[in-house]
Amino acid sequence: MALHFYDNDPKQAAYNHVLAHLKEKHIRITETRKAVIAYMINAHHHPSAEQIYRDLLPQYPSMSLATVYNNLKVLIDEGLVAELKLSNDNTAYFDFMGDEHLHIVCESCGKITDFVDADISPIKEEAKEQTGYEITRAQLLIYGLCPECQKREKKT
Amino acid sequence: MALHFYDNDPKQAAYNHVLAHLKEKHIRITETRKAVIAYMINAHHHPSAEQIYRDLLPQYPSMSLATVYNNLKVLIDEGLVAELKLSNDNTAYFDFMGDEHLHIVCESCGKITDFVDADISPIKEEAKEQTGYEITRAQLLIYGLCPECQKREKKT
DNA sequence: ATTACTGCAAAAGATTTGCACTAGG
DNA sequence: CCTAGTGCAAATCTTTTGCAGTAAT
Repeated sequence: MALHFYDNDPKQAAYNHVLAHLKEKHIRITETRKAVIAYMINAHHHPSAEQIYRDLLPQYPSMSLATVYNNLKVLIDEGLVAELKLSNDNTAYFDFMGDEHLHIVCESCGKITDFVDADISPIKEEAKEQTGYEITRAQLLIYGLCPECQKREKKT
Repeated sequence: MALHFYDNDPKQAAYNHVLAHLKEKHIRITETRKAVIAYMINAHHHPSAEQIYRDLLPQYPSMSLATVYNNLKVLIDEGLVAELKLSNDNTAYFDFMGDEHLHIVCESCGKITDFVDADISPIKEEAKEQTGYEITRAQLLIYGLCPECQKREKKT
C-alpha cells in the first residue's frame, strides 16, 4: 500500500525506475550514486558536474568530483541522463531524461530554458532515409536572447 | 571580366564574400586568416582546430595553434563558421556556414555526415512563442549508427 | 603611425586516470 | 568473498591568455 502512495509521485516513480533499471543491469547502487540520481531527478536547472558536486557536498562531505563524473557517465550510458554541450562554454551540462523537451540557450546570460512539444521525428525519419544511418537520438539546441536580456539590451 | 569568371566558382564566391564581409567590419585580412578561411570553405569534413593547424602547417610553418583558435573565433563571431560540440568528445569541430545543413554523428566511429533540407523553422517559431526568446540560431544534432558501423555490428 | 594580429609559452579549465581502499551484492 | 565503485591526486587534453614583436590599414 505504501508503494502505491509513492508511485503517485512522479519523481519518486522516476527514482524507483532508475534504481530498478540499474539493479537489472547489475550496476551497484551506492550512496553517492543514489545521491546523484536523486539530485538529477529533482533538478529543474541543467547542472554541471561541478554544480552537482558542490550542492551534494554538505550532505556527502567525503564525495569526490571524480565520483560525480563517474556516476554521470554511467547514467548517460544507460540512457537515463543526457549531456548538453553548448557553444561558448566548454562545460557539459546534464539533464535527466524524464519527459522529452528541447533546450533554448540564451546567448547573453547563458540561461537554459526548456520547451516542450515540437515533434522532430519527421526530421529523424528523413535523416535516416537520406543517410542510411540508424538514428538513436537527436538533440535540438536553439540559441537566442531570453526575454530579460532582450529588455536589458533595449535600454542601452 | 576576370572577376566574373571567378564568381562562377561557388567556393571562390564564398571566399570573396567572407573577405568583403571582414573588410566592411574593419577586421584585418592577414595571411593566416586567409588560410583558415580558404581551408574552411574547402573542407568537406568537420575539422577540429588541431586538424586545421596540422593541415596548414606545411604551407604556414610559423603559424601557431592559438592563431587558428583566434581566427575561428572571429569567424564564429561574424556568423561565418559554426562550432559543433558533440557528446562523448570534448573537442570542438568547425563547419563553414555555406549552405544550410544538419549533422548526423555516428556514435560508434564518430564520423559526421551532413544532410540537407529538413526545415526546422516551424520549431523555432514555436520555441519563440512558448518561451519569449528571440531566436538567433538553432542546431540539430542527430546521433546514430552509420551504415558501415551497422554492418560491422551485425557481423559480431 | 596605429593597433590588431601573430607566435610563443604559460595558464586555466574540464574531464580522465591510476591506485589503494571500501562497501555492495 | 569478490569486484565494482570510491576518493584522492596527478595527468591529460582542449582552449585561453599575456606579452613582446610584426604587419595590415
